[in-house]
Amino acid sequence: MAIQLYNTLTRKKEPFIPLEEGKVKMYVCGPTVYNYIHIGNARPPIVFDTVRNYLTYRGYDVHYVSNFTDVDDKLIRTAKELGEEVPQIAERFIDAYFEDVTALGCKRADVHPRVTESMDIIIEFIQTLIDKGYAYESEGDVYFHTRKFDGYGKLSHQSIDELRVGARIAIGEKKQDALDFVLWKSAKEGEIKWDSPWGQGRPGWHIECSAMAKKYLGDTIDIHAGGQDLSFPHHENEIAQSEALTGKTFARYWMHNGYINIDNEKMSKSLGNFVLVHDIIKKHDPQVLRFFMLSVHYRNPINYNDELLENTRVGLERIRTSYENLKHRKQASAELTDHNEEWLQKISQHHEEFINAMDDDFNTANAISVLFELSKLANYYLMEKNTSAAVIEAFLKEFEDLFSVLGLSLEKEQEELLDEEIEQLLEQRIQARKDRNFQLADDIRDKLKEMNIILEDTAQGTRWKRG
RNA sequence: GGCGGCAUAGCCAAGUGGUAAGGCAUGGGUCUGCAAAACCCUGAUCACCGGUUCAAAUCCGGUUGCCGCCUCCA
Repeated sequence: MAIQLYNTLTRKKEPFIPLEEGKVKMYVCGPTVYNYIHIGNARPPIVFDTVRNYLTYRGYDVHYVSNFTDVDDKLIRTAKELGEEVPQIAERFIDAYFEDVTALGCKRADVHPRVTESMDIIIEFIQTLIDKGYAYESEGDVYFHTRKFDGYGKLSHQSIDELRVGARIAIGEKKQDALDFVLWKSAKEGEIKWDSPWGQGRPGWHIECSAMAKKYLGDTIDIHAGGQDLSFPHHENEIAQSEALTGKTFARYWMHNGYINIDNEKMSKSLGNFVLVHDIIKKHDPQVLRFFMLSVHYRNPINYNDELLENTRVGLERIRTSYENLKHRKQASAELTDHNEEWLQKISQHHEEFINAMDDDFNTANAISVLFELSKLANYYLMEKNTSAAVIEAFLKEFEDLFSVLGLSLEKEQEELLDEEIEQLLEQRIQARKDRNFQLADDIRDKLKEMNIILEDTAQGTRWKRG
């Protein structure tokens, strides 16, 4: 059965069938780089990186493009405030973005186009819209003539007249109609600007995605994704521009992730209630944040606070411990054949359940519950006196495969070697236990604990880990 | 005013017609020299009212509460 995917356009789950067999063209709206990203901004990269991983895992050749908005009003304002130039600010926060999302386990897109490097195609795009009668120039600005495009409102399911009633749409004097939106903005005194047939200025916000998606992925793409708040007006406008230009369907499937809330309210830069990824990952394992995001279905809101993150940490720890325990037992395992089939069968059942969960609109919450169940199964197996290397191996591989689909790491970032002092204490303690000098053994254990080394005595010997 | 989402155990969270996955926390137990890890046991009739159905958390209608988009925003 095909992967089912919820399409905002139709408001239904649909079987995912890409335009070209085996290939997926995917565009994810990227950040405006005028600040560090907050954890709400981090949701699309994480969610859609996971979608990409999964599609790849299922055999698709995925072409993934995600842009940077590196010039706009907010960047200009920030530059002015800081007394810097726009490109400087953009550069800095693009670097910071990569640093943050990489820590969160997101791989690079195939292309990360930037507005400032796409001026030629943007201008050409706008010019063609003018030529076709879908856009008009007005005192150095260019506007899209919204009413000329028939399908306007099909993504947000609003009729054009209802939108018009919306009290908050301002009528600019330069616009012919309140619903028209800007494609090109003329530069004010001292602002960063580019030459164009309509004078010096810069692109409006929506046009960049249309132009860049077309350039890197073609007229029709399979999946277009972003945060829920982009569906109107941003994505609606993209559809209008692109389809007016090409006469073809712009994107076949639209995916929108839900928000991150703080105290039940949307996290946003303008509300000021945001938590920066940059700060969070200083205090918490970034993998925990990713696990946290994926433990909720991507279309549902997530409420964020430290306590929830801590609970998540403990849960992730459980799976990792299970994985560590398997690795630890590997050497002590024999080439058994008894019951192997039975266990291998159970493992593959879990594998199927994971696939089923992900096939159902990327239900990572259910997929993760399968990981917990696999973990329980593994722990149960480890209770056996004699374990089979083949079964252990199968468990390990399963964990590794499924974790990598979710973009999660099974290893904690750490921590290689012990220093000599600790090494010695460990050996002393092993001897003490042999001598049944438990008082000394316990003292050493306490001492190591103070040094953040936690010991576990198992049937296969003593192990340590950092706390 | 238009469009949409949500309401499931102490907390987080799946499930969308056949009598409620999973995680965290709590309490009890097993294992262990003692711990740790692990395992077992422990909890909800799904906001409220009405309807459809042999059967509803799940469909329909209504009520209440919360949130979002319609304005820069992931």
